[in-house]
Parts: sequence; C-alpha cells; structure tokens
Amino acid sequence: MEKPLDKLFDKFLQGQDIFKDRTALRATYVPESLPYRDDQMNKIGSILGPALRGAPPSNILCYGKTGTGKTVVARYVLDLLVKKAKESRLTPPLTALINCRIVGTNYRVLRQLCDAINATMPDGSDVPFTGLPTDEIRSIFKKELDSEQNIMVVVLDEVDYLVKRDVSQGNDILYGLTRMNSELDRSRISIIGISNDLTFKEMLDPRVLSTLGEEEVIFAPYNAVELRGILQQRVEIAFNKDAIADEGVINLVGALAAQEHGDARRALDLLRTAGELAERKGHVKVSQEHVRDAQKVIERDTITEAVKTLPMQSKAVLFAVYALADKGQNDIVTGECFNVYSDIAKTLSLDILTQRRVSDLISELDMLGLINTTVISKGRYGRTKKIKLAVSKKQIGTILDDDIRLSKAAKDILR
DNA sequence: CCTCCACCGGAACGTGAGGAGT
DNA sequence: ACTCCTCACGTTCCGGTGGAGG
Repeated sequence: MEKPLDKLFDKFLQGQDIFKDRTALRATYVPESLPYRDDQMNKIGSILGPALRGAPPSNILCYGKTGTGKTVVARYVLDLLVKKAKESRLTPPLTALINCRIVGTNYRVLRQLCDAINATMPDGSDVPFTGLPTDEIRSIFKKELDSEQNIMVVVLDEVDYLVKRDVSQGNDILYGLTRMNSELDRSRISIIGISNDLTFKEMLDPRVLSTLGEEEVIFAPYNAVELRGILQQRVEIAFNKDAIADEGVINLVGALAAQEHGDARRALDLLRTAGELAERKGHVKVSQEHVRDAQKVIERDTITEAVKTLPMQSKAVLFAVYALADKGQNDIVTGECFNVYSDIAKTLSLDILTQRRVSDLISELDMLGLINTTVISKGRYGRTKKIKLAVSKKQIGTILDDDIRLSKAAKDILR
C-alpha cells in the first residue's frame, strides 16, 4: 500500500531540488561582488578609508529608492573595512547597523549601540529594554566607547522613519548622535544614514543636516538590464543547474521588477517565490507561469499581512471605507467615513475615537498603501480628504470577513 | 474680492502599561 | 511600597486654508 506522502518525499530524496542555496535570494545576503554599484562603493570606501588610520571619517547620507542596494553596499564596504583592518593587524572600527523602522526611539537606538559595543551597566548586567533615563544610557554608551580609542561607524538604515514618525524627536536623536563626537575624548563616531525618501532632507533640522550630510551618495534605480545581470549572478548561486526553464524567466522577473522602479529586492523575492511555487507543485523547472503566479502571491500576502496586523480601531476605519465603497460611493470624505466608523465602533462595542484621531488613522492607512487620500477643497463646502480604496474591494472584503467580529458587524452595517 | 465651510494637521497634555531602582 | 523612567495611544484646543458661491 502506498502512503500518500511517500511520493512527495521521494521527490525530495531524488535530489531534484530546484534550489541549491536559497539564502542567496534573501535581502540579507551579501554576495561576493556587487555589480553596477562600483561608483557608490568607491565613494563610501574612500570616505571610510581614514578609519583604518584611526582618523574619523565624515558622515554620509545615502539616498535611493527601495531595493537599489543601499543597505547591501553599506554592509559590504563595512565588512571589507573590518576585514582589511584585521589583516593588517590594526584595530578594526566598531560597527553597528540599526534599522530605524524597527528601532525608532532615542532610547532604543542608544540601547542598540550599547549592545553593539557590549556596553554594560556599572554592575555588569545588560542594559535593560526600558526603565533608565535616556541620559543615563547615553552616558553608559559614551563611557564604554571612550574607554579605548575607538572609531565607530553607525549605519542608520531607513533614517527617514526616525524623522517621519516624530519630526522633533527624530531630529533630537540625530542631533544627539552627531554632537556626541564633541563629548568624547578619544573615540569618534561617524554615521551613515540611509534613506529611501529623497525629500527627507527637508524635514531635517539645518544643524543636523550640515553635520550628517557632509557627504552624499546617490543610488539610482537599476534598469532592466542591470536587474537581469544581478538576477543572473544570484541564480547561479541559488538554483541548481537547469532549474530555470529558459532565458525568458529571468527576463520576465527583471521586467516586472523594473516596472516597480527597479527594485532588486523585489526581483529577488519574486524569483524565490517562483522557485518555491514550482518546488511545491513538484515541478523540476521554474517557468514564466510560476513567476506570474508568484507576483500575485506576493501582492496578496503583503496586503493580507498588512490588514491582519492592523489594530482593531484601524480595521474599523478601513471597514468604514470599504462599506462606503461597497455602497457605490465614489467620493468618500473624512466626515462620512467618521460617521460610518462610529456606527461600526458602536456595533463592535469599541470606544468611539474622536474625529481628530480617526483622521490620523486614515493617514496611517494611506501610508500603508491600503487606501489613497488626497486633500481637496470643495469651496463653500469645506476642505477635506477624499478617500479611495487602494486595493480591490473583493480582496479587502474577504480579509475583513475572516475577522469574526468584523464579519458579524458587517451584516448589520452593510444595509 | 471676500467669506466661510469642513475639515487638516500641529502642539500640548493625560493615561496607563511595562520596567528599574531603592 | 514607592518613585522614576519611556512610550503608545488618545484627547483637547486651535490656527490654517483652497476655492465655490455670494
């Protein structure tokens, strides 16, 4: 008698795996060479170079859209710098890579920095997640760093989030970091800021900008040809020979990603998902069909994920927009949205938030890309935000229906 | 040209959870 | 037990504003 799983596992045993090393397709993977980014690498390298002789490098700001290789270049150059220093028996610079989207507050940034240099509390215990005054953690960090003559290179990935979340606080954090050099005796810090947002500079305090933006490096999006080159490089590491059906597969992935402003991360994601789809279906080769399916899967997953992880109040607001759109309303404005939201919140026995707050939630949904909003003026009839769903009604509908509380409320609200 | 609507969005403040030190 | 932190999430208050209609 044949067990159903036998066949499946046999396939894996036969070694007809599609992937050789799928980590090569992940965003965190740093390949041995980075094609098309020589200019940027040289520039960053020449700025950081003095660190090898113990001189403090200038601060750098890197700009470029997502998936243009900013982070990977920074990683690559830093790794190489440390390696070179070790080879020549010099003290390697200390490094820290902080993602400001995740580590978004002054305290947490400082804590990460402490972690990176193994700074500890006076009694030797680890620095706590919370509880200390920020000043204190700051001085702990300074003391530890200054205990020897150190050069520290701090990479602040996605710095724009720091400032966007709270302009004055974000500026404080950056100002505090740039000013720290004048408070240190022996050591020096230099900062590499990485931003997706080109307008980010405008939000910066001039004092911060002048020190932080001493040097600037621009990362242009990859074009379709370059994307193909990158894919080619990774395919050889990630996939087994002949696992890709034909040239067209890579061309297609490159073309699709090029449409998305040349996002290489996206391209690699697409390729990996396509490979996984093929693998799961038991196919031996990745075809263009798989790539197309992968694109749908990725899009659906990101939206579903975004909606599911939304706080209840935001879901209620999103649901209000959905309900209005479902009724065939074209011009949804904040006022209406708030009214419908109030009803929903009531049926769900949620607290009813103020319109001011709901307005903020709407802006958040906009930033997440779930809705689109534009501020319009209707003259005599006021000024408001026009709201549109940014994703298909059907999709939002099915996701919201999955939420038991919401789907119950839906029956009451939708007519 | 002026008015005035219906909001926008900044600022300051309050609350309560989560945690540390004493 | 009590004080002192940070921080997410909300509220209150309010000055600001693009443009249809008088």
